[in-house]
Parts: sequence; structure tokens; C-alpha cells
Amino acid sequence: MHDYFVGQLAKRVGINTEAIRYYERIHLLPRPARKESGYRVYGETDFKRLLFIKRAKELGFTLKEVKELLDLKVDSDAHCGDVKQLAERKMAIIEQKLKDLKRIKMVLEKLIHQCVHEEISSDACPILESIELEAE
Amino acid sequence: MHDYFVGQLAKRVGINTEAIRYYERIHLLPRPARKESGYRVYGETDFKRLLFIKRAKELGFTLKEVKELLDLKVDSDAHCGDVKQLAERKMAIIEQKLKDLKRIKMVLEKLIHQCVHEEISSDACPILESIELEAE
DNA sequence: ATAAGGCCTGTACCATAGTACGGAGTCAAG
DNA sequence: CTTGACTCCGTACTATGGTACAGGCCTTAT
Repeated sequence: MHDYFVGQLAKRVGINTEAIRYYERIHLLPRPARKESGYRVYGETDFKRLLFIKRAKELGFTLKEVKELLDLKVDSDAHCGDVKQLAERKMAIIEQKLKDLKRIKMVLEKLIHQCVHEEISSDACPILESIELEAE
Repeated sequence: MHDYFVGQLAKRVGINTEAIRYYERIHLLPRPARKESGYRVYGETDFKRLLFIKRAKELGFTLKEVKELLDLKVDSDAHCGDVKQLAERKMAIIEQKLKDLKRIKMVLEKLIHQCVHEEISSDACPILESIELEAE
């Protein structure tokens, strides 16, 4: 029903075919089924997986980290404790990212607002205010 | 008061000295003042700027994008409209990132919760649910 | 059935973001 | 006033994440 060759899949995800083959090479994508001709055949799960990879990459995760996220699951083989620990570590990272993003967002909002109201501010760099200086 | 040589600055930010010199080479950091000896002397602003660079990089921005963010400011030279447009483009990107991060976070929370309650789920990949499939 | 376009493999190459020297001068604690 | 750690500069090398062929075989629309 939902079967693609590599090019169609690439197009739908918005990456290029070579990248898909590269992800297969580094075992980030499972080897797909093949037609008799040798053509790779992909399904919906592959599409979702690739989309996740693309988004996670945009969030600053390396391909290695993306793989770790994708491998996170509680099943009969995995020890719950291990999964939980890894998930919690990832969670901490994600929370830091959320905090930083929100702060940058706030500063951008302020900046856009300034523009709308034609207020000319100093020429200091406003975005520097977006980071939180941890106590020393 | 708050003057550092490159090594101290690097340590405080949590990157290495070579990276700082690299950022200077590509004009991401301004050339610092020098002692008579030639040693670079940095201040608090440099520290904040570097910390911002580090965080923004972790959020998936390239160094080029980081520079654009840092250069965003409304001053007498910049046309408000241009700044506003760029800020709005960055904003859209940030909002997408926020959405994706929140979804991944929710799935991780669910996963951790499952672990706590010793519920063994299927061996499907749960994190795939974290992406939003846009309508076709 | 034929031609345009897609796919196969392998290898080589690329951009980004640093790291790693090496040889010489500098700083600062004892 | 020495000694160990730090800094200077330039150049070369590295890792990650792909891109780009080349030469040859599929697919599919006409």
C-alpha cells in the first residue's frame, strides 16, 4: 500500500537519496527489503524513522545520539533500569535545550516588538541577554 | 576586574582554547585586546558571547546561524524591517524546534513512567510516536 | 520496444567545526 | 631567577555527515 523506492521516500522526507543510503551504511536505518531487481523497498515505518532523524538532527543531536533515542524501548530483552537511566539522561539534556530555546525566543520577541514600535535601542547585542549565567 | 587569558576563558566556558582562536579566525568572536606580550585579554562580554555560542550550537544552529543571531540588533544603521524579517524567520525555526523537543520530551516521560511501573510494552519503537506527520 | 529517468555499487571527494602539532616567547610561584 | 605552565602563530590533520561521480542495470510511459 505504502511502498516507496528510495527516491520517493527521500523526496517525501525532504532529504536526498544518498543520505538514506548513508544512514543504512551506518546502521541508523535498517536494511530494507529489496525487489528482485535489487531496488530498496520502504514502508511507513521507514518514513517515520527518517523524519524523526531529520528533526532530531535539527535539534542538535548527533546521529549517534539519534540512534540511542531510537533504540530506547522497554522490551523483554532490555533491563528497565538501564532504559530508564538513559531516558533520564536524555531528558535532562532536552530540558536544558528547552530552557535555552525559550530564552532565545523571548529575546527575539522583544526585538520584533521593538521593531514594530520603531524604538531605536542601543547597539549592544541584545541576544546575549538570552543566556543564563550560572552562579559561580 | 574580570580579565582572562584565553585558557581561563576556555575553561570557564567549557570549550577549549583552540576553539576560541578558531572562532576569532572566522570572525564569530571579535579580536580581543592584547597585552604587550601579545596575549589575548578577554572580558565578561566575551564570556557571555562564547557561552551563547556554545548553547546555540547545542540547539542545532550552525556557526553561521549563531553569528546571524548575535548580529541581530536594532541600531541606527540597521533597517528595522530587515532586522524584523530575519528575527521572524529565526523565530519560526525556534518554534518548530520547541514543538519537536516537547514531543520528544513527552514520549521520554511516558517511557520513564512505564519503567517505574514495570510495564513491559511491545518492542515497537516508542519514540517514533514523537514526530508529527504533517498532512499530505 | 525504446528512451528518459530512477536505481544499483563502490569509491572519492566535500564542508563544517574543530584538534594537534612545533618551536619560541611569557608569566608567576617558590 | 628558575622552572613549569601558559601563550603565540601557522599549518596540517581529524571527525562527522554527508555529496558526487561512473558505469551499468531497472521501470514505466508512450
